[in-house]
Amino acid sequence: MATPRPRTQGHAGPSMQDVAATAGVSLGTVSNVLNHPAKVSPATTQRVRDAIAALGFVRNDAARSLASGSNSSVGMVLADVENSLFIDMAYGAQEAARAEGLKLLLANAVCDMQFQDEYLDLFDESRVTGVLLAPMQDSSAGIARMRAHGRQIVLLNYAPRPGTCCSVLVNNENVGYLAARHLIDAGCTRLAYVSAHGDYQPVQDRRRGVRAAVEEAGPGVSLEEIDSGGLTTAHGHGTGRKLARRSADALPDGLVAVTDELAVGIIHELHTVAGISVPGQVAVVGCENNRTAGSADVPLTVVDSPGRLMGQAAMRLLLEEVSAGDRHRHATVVLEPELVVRSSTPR
Amino acid sequence: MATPRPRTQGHAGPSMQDVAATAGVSLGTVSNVLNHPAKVSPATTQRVRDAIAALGFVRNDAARSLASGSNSSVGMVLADVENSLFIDMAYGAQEAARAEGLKLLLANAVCDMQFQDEYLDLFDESRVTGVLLAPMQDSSAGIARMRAHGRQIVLLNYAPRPGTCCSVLVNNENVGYLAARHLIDAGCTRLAYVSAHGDYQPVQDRRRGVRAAVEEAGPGVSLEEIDSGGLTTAHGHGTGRKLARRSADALPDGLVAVTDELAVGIIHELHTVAGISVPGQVAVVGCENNRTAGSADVPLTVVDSPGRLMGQAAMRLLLEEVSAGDRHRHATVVLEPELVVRSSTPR
DNA sequence: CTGAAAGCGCTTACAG
DNA sequence: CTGAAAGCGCTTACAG
Repeated sequence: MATPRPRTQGHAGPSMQDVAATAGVSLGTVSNVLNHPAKVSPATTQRVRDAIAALGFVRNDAARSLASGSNSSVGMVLADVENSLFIDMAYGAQEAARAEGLKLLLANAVCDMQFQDEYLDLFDESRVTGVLLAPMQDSSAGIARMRAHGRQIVLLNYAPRPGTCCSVLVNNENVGYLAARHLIDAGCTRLAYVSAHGDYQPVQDRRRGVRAAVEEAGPGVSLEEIDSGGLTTAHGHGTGRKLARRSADALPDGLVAVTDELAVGIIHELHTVAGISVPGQVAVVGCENNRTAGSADVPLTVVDSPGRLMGQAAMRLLLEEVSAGDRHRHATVVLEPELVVRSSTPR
Repeated sequence: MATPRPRTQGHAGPSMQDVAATAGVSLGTVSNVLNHPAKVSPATTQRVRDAIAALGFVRNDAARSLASGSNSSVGMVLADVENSLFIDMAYGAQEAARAEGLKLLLANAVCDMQFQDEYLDLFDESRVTGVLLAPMQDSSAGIARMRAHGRQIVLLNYAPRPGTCCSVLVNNENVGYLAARHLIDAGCTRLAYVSAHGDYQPVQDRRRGVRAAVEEAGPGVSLEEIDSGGLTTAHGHGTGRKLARRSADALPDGLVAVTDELAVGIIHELHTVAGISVPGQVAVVGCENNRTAGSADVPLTVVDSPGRLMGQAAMRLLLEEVSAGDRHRHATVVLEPELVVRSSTPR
């Protein structure tokens, strides 16, 4: 119980060896107290715990994972921490990780592929239990790199090349379909789909769904596709201003914006600036349910993706893959979106 | 250049030993190629690089930091990833970290002290170069634990107990002052400060600033303090509804909301639901400049905190502390906020 | 239930 | 510029 003098050498803290000496037991016993408590007698356990407390001992995780060959963290690389869907996914993943005693480490790629690759490599070198990746662009190269190193990786919100890895997706075609369908049901006949080019998959998927709903509705309903030049609120403002200049009969009466930011920007210009009533003259649906969507100029009707469930599902797939080893078969989980009606569409 | 058969044993990848064997050099030389390239001849370097590529060798970071005693990551624990100020801080910290060749690992405590403590411990056990903590409550215990273990920690957006550690703060008193002062300058005479109890420091600091501005203005200006029971949009809605029931002359004409969410909720109820014009009848200022603030029912006038600069400053303080060793003296960096006028206040 | 020993995969002096 | 050796701090059989 005597407090031994702390190691003076640098700021290397006390080691398990020091704990063992203080407690008067062997190194292995200290390790057992920490990792296999059932193997140690209560009395010994207590002596060791006291020594740990007295010394302020902190396990060295590097030594631990080096010796054990395992690691209690999962790394998650997010293309964009500002997107609330991504935050929800991180939250769900964290819940599922904790349920297994694992920690979730986050890295923000700030929409930059170089950052994304660097963080993938960092997690790779850290020998994390596995990696979750929610990208905004094709990331086949990075995925292949991880897998070539034997590291498990699960993709979120972006379909991998078939058979490359596990993934959790939203049925984005249905996102587009539900959005357009809702407008059509509300009586809109001149729809527009506002989106931009680029390789962000959801854009294309949602477009297909929008088209499907319009075709299904028959000749009474038309579809215009508008290129906003980008996916942000600023691009929405630009698009909104252009639309506001049109004559009333050239204006779409129902608008599906591929991102909520686009929708919010458009509504601001149309409704607040130009006085074109939303949803009176133009109804607008967003495709994401961002945090901002509910508190916009006109609270936005959206098609919601279940981010938290996606995160949970991804973590479960990852852990299954890790434990299955060679028996593993890649799986894709597709979750369904849901319409959330607010004020930017009739009713 | 011959591709040797990959190790079949488990999924332990090739080691530096394997690389050395393939390249026909010794282990130390491989290490030098990786860590001290100048010490190795170009020809040898190339042979080693080829071997690394051929084998798909990935450094084992655990072994690396165990052997070297250092670690190239900084851990950052955020109380709430959904708060855009915190995201900005993370962004700034990441920039500053990269400038020094360090990676920033993020952990989201989801406003839960238990999570926060667990992640602090995780980073502690990982022997990260240092820790950045942006808490929402008093975290003295966790800070003391880190420091007792010799781990450097810098606090963001929350003042530590004096002399406990370095910190980067916003002058939150000035946040309150600027907000109130702006309202007074705009002609408001019946101010209210909407906030809630709890130990989130900015709430108290901003209150002091609001009071100071009102006192400075003299007897013509009054201040009411309203307890919203919490800091979220929902609490704002509740508060807004209560205010809307008041007679017109009992209504404050200028409102400082301690969080943007509160402000947005209040404005929604007042302006959009009850038809009480903002800023016509009631002017509203938020204290944070969240992402949502600009795209609210009425774009919100706010006092902005320089999150990115705060993150950069914190990372610099941390790295200074790490390199200074015993010569280090704790420092507090206080950055000044700035008024951003939008539509929720006159002009 | 306890202890002595080997080994995880690197880095770092140190000698050549 | 290169190579052999020690050691970082643990975990894990293995023998007692």
